[in-house]
Amino acid sequence: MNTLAEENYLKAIYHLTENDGNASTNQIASSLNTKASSVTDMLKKLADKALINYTPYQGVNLTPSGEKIALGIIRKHRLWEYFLVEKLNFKWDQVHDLAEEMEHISSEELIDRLDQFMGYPTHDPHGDPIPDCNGRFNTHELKPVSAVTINQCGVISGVRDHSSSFLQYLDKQQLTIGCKIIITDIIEYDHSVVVQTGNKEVQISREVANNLLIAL
Amino acid sequence: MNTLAEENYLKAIYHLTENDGNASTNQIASSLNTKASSVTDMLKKLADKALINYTPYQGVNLTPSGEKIALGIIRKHRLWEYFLVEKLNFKWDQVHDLAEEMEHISSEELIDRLDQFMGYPTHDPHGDPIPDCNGRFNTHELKPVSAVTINQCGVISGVRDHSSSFLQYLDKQQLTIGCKIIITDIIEYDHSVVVQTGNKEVQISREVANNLLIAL
DNA sequence: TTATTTTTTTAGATTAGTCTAAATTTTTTA
DNA sequence: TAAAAAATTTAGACTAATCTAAAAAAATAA
Ligand SMILES: [Mn+2]
Ligand SMILES: [Mn+2]
Ligand SMILES: [Mn+2]
Ligand SMILES: [Mn+2]
Repeated sequence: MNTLAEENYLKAIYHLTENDGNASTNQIASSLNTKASSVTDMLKKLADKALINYTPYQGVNLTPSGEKIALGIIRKHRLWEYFLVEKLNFKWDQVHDLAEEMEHISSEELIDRLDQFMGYPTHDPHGDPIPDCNGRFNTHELKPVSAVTINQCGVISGVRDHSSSFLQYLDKQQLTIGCKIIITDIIEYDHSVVVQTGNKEVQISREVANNLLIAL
Repeated sequence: MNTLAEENYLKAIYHLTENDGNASTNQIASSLNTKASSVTDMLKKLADKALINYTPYQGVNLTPSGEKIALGIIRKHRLWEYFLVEKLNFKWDQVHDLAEEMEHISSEELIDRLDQFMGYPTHDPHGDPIPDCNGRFNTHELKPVSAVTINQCGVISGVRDHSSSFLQYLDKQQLTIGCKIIITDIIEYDHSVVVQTGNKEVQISREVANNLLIAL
């Protein structure tokens, strides 16, 4: 078994390398609110356990066994978030910190039964895909609203910023997962985007548009 | 907030002092599978935090704030056990170790919502009372089967041994929480007890009778 | 009531995870 | 390509929680 700290490092490295190649010491430090020197120590330990590929000064990435552990933790995180929202009626902006704790409950059997209890959901309350018990999930193509042209329509399907202030703002604008929207205008001056949702039109800043993902 | 180790010590002290007065260093050590010297260190720390009353060489008991924390952990332990059995279909002999981990999830709001979700259960799968959100619970009088006279009847309502081997044995004999039983005979030679449950008669040893609690 | 046994505490180490400050390596800039 | 800046690692220290071995106190027995 791995310690709580090790699990958090593996998850952070997974997210930092999801798209590109290697995670740097400083990136890991800032994503875990810790210091670079602490990260270096832990990288050595994880490399000794063959969970990461580590070349000093060159950053790291996960080995297959490191990735397997990371995906297991992400699976637990997202399933607990789903549980908190769907069964315990939490709001989508309240569940992340709780799930950060719950994702470290170790039992595989528990999480598989929870998965079954909830009917094998495929996405968490923020639209992120939930890995199945083998670590597999389908990653459909999402685009930020900021990258879409006028008159296109789509369904809100994810967010890039998981902070509660962003999620609460989206709630207020009625821009939540599953909403169908149409991009009706793009303001040239500041790249604000005007979107129609339901019978309402709202204008969102470039920054918001950048963090709001839709399926076309 | 308190560390995981502190919470486990407080819970252990609570259980050791539930009936009598003080818990000794050695009792705590053996109930936590640790060494007496480690316990002494922790007792000093808990006394500094005013969670226990500690006089060197005299054992300890909980202060009101220590007891409040202990009851909060016991509430969480028993609610999670209930959840695991009632919602995720675990057996009553499989849930204790999982709950030992889950009882340390810190959120009060989470546990109160879980309580509501399950309909405010009053007892866990082993018959132990679940403290409410104020730490209160009603403790009805239970008697071990070994202390009951012939021809008395009662309802199985608790166990003194929570080990899975004992719980599995009870399952096999169909002696589970809620079963109505009648004591039909007591063997004088070894104090075995013959009980009738449903239409079946089973004989249980003195040791089993001692660990099986009924409400008369 | 003195000697023996048991219990508890103290002393000194160890491990995981973290930190600051200093040294080293890599990258960028001039 | 040499100097400056940025990133990373090393050195040394700290805390929480644990351990073993030794010392001290309390309980028990002779
Ligand atoms: Mn989350
Ligand atoms: Mn999420
Ligand atoms: Mn239990
Ligand atoms: Mn129980």
